[in-house]
Amino acid sequence: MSQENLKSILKSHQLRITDCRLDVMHFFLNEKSALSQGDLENQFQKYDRVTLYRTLNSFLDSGILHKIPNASGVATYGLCHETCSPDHHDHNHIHFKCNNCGQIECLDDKVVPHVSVPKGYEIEAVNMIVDGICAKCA
Amino acid sequence: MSQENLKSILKSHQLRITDCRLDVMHFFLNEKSALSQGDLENQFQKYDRVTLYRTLNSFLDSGILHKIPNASGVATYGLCHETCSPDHHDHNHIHFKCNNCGQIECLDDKVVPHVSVPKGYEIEAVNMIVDGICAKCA
DNA sequence: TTATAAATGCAAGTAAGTTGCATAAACTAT
DNA sequence: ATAGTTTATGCAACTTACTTGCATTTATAA
Repeated sequence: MSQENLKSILKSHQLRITDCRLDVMHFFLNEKSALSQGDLENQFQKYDRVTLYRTLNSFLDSGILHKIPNASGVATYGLCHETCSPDHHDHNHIHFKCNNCGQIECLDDKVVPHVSVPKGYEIEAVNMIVDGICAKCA
Repeated sequence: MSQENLKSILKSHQLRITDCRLDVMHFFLNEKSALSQGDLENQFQKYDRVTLYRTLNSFLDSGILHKIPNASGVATYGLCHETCSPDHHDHNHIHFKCNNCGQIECLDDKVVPHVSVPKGYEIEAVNMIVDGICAKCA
């Protein structure tokens, strides 16, 4: 994706265009897998930890990224669909975590199956995390 | 559940019977919702943080508890089914997190629907976390 | 180009998770 | 019941992730 495209994404989310934001977004688009703040710190030592932290938060708030639930205790983030907005997130895809390489992927084309909950419960969002072995490691 | 029943659960998992373990197990059985280490620290100030941490870990290792994935970054734990063993966990039920009261419940009678992954991927475990409003808060 | 608003870096703090070690308690086999 | 062995506990200390305040720098809009 061109630098101009990246800038327009930031603009469309009312975010100022800065080097850090462009680099982080570029990294997410290239990696395709979910990333943690630690991953960004390793990749971009020229930026302060706090700047990366706030970059992730601004991307979360504006709907560019979503947080992926996991049991490890380290927050990981993935790119949102274009259909997401700050108010409405649309993440009915499946997250796959490889138990071998540790990578977390968004399986965008796999839709979360319909789920039923007990009477009186209201569903606002559904997250599905599949653990196993990815195609690269199999 | 009687104190004797609690003790037999510990024994069947090759765990020594201690006050802390009995209290923690009793708390889980009563609460029914998922709990974090912090919840235990608040409830049992007479036990050290580390003791509670190790109690949770021994319960995890022996298959009494399972870890529930979530986006908050704080690990939460829920009781396993009786069909779980240290080697084999059987958690095809749904976890429900209420966005109002924050409680995480195991919906034991709701089975996770079948899911398909791309070719070459192997599934080892499936976790489903539903966010919404629980019956109490609706 | 200047004024304004926001992002950055640094320092510092909070909280969760973890390990080592001495002491205390639980279990096993007399 | 008791002595010996194994395991659990409490304390101190450490690592890592996350978070906030503030002064400075940078991006944007008038």
